[in-house]
Amino acid sequence: MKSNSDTIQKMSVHSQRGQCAKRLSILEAAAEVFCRQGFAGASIDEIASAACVSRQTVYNHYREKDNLFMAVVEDVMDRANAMLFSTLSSFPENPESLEDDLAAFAVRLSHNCICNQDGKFLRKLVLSEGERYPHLFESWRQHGPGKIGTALAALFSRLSHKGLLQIDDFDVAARQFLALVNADLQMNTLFGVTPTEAELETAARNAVRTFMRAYAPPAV
Amino acid sequence: MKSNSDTIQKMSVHSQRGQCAKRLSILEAAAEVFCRQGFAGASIDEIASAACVSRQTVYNHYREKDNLFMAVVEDVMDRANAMLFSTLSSFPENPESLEDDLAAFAVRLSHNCICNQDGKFLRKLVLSEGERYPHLFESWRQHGPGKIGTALAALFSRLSHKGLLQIDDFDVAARQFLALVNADLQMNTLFGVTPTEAELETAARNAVRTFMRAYAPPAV
DNA sequence: GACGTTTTAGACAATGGTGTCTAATTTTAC
DNA sequence: GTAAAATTAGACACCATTGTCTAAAACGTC
Repeated sequence: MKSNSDTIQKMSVHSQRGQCAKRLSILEAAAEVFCRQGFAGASIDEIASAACVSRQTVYNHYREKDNLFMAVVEDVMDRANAMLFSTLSSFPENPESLEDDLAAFAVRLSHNCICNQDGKFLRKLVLSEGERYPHLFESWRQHGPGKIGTALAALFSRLSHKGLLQIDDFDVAARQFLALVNADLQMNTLFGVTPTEAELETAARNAVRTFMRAYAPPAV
Repeated sequence: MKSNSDTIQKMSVHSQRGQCAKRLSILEAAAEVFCRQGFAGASIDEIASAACVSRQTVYNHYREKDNLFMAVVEDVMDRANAMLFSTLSSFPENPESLEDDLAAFAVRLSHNCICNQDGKFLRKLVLSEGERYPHLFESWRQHGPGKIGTALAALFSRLSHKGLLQIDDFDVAARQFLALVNADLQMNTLFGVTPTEAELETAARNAVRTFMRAYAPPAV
């Protein structure tokens, strides 16, 4: 395949590159198919051909369908969590214009965590297969959505102590911020429509305006 | 086939009572199974035994699985829409205490339309089977969630003209109201946990407080 | 080039589901 | 009570899927 090459460092690792590529290809294809068809509706054959791989290879890597499904879910959850906290770290702690910066942050949040493929996948899978695999999504709930609330709350608390906001309950404010950001997008996300960038910005601006009206300190 | 319809017309309504009961029983059982297992994961056998009916009877009433599924979805959508507009009609148009009355309304909305069995079913099914049956959910989207927005907007508009609220964009305010009501419940609904009445009330109160802070007219 | 590993296509049994058919039984209408 | 209609259990063909197995081919490494 890629016998051409640049600096090859370690043979042992190199040998795994082919395997690793296949693994990733399978994981990716499986995610797409599971997301579209659900667990029961997805067939290994479809996943294999979507991954350009023989069925047997799928079985070689992931013993059985259940196992593959769990690997896919964990993979997507890890990516989603990483993206979530990466986006969280771009929260405007020293804002120039609080309203503008919060809106931009809201756009990033929608774009990177809610409206992307992983976000769609997780909403769909948690809802449709959550009851069948309680333990699987439980850890994600605690480390993902569970933590974003407290993390955002802490960030709002800092803004509040700086006098930029006037918030009594930080946890509630954090949840409300997230809810407001989603307010205009929920119909889209529910029906699987990906909103345009312009829609994202409008939604973010509406959300932040209302949030600020509710939580801005009294004008000087 | 044809002779069947002749005789059915000839028969009085009484004979349909038994049939009708079976139909409803099947519909109910199918809703439960489809909701739990998804379309692909649900089997006619399971539905039949959940309905205490033979498999053949299911096929007699609803030719095929697809057909049964669509009937179930339409049934649930009708119920959900009826409940939605019934709840909407209890909107406080002449509130004693706007905050209290709005909160009570929010509780009714959560309780009757969002956290009940039909709400759960629709969220799950729209998300998991929406792409497979676009036309099926499209009409619901327009007549249900699509209309609740405009209806709520109209109601807020009246409150605004009475001077009880100060809203610039009624549609946005309506969506935000709904979003705020859901803010504290989203985690629960996503994971299929039914919130307690106390949680509903707290969520409603938080939502309305923020909504009022953002949209209450300046104090006299 | 030789070797071990991985991948592949295809056959395969086992399973479980759909939808049909039949013949017997129960329910309902009059 | 009788006749028509509905329901039932069971058998059935058919199909899709899972997971295993095999022998051949491709690949990477030395």
